[in-house]
Amino acid sequence: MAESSDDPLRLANQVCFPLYAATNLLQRLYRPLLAPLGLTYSQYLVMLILWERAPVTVGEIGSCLHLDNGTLTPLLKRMERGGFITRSRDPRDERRVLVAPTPQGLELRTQALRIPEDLAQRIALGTGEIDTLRNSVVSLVHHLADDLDRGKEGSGGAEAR
Amino acid sequence: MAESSDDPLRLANQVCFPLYAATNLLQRLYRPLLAPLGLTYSQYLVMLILWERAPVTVGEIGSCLHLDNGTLTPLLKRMERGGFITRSRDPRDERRVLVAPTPQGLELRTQALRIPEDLAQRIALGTGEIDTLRNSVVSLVHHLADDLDRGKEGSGGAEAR
DNA sequence: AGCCATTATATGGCTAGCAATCTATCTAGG
DNA sequence: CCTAGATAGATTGCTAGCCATATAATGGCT
Repeated sequence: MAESSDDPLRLANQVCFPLYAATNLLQRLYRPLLAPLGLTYSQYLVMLILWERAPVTVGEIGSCLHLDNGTLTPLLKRMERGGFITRSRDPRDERRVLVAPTPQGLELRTQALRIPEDLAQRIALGTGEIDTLRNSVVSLVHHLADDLDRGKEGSGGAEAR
Repeated sequence: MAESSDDPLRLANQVCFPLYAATNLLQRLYRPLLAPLGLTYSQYLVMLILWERAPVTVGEIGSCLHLDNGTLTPLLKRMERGGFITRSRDPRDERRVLVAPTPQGLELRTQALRIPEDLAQRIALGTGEIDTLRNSVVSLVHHLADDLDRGKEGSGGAEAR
């Protein structure tokens, strides 16, 4: 089996698979913590943005979270139905939709404060490890986002091979 | 804003969000590489298992990939329709379904060999960095999987291999 | 043999995610 | 003005992912 430890198609040698698995598992872990608030994980991410600054446009949310607006439009509609946010056309530019938290959405923040603690306990990694991990993944995200943006824009783009 | 850099609800301080974003971006990156083979990313992961060993049961795939069988059943049916795999009841135990690659599914492996290389270029991290990253995420996955299993069983259910 | 708890997979109903396409609005150039 | 291109969101159609539940087969116990 000299080959199997180098085999690039071996599941155990994949880099992306652990990221994929961790993300699925994390969402499962978040689910019961967020259910009492009535939010899913993606909706929680949207609230994190709105608690920092509002109103924001759909496009701004999309570029913060690296999500497509085919994903966001229905997601935001569900959040509006749930009474967490309002959506309204920007009077300055009717193409834009401004998203802002409702009073109920703002209050949720207090309940949300315990979530990062609860989670940190279950992740059970040391703070240093977590920081290292976050840093490497953040830099990966930047690489990937740049790469994908380049691919999208590049009419005259370098096609690298 | 002395507070904002400690604020546990600040998007930039989240650990899980970068994992989530990286996973979405990676799937977008994989999509055009896998499309010529007719596979999605999850289907590719299933093929990685089947190229290593076959036949396997649905449950074994689920515990390798940390996926639920409510996810796998329809996914495997699509792969069967696509001609990549066969699904058949185990004659020894009719509850089980054995999954194995078709000849076409086996041949795909040759084309798949270039995918990890293509990807490595675009991820553009040094090998050392990648190893570090993989190791931390793998250990995170173990923590999370154990944690979730413990919550599910409640009493002593020995499992795993 | 017959029943019961367990195990393996399947189904239904929901949310999410993406690519491709469409619609409405805005901005420039004439 | 008015039309051409660009921009912001919405829509469509697909795959994937989860939970809760249902069905079917197995094994043990009496």
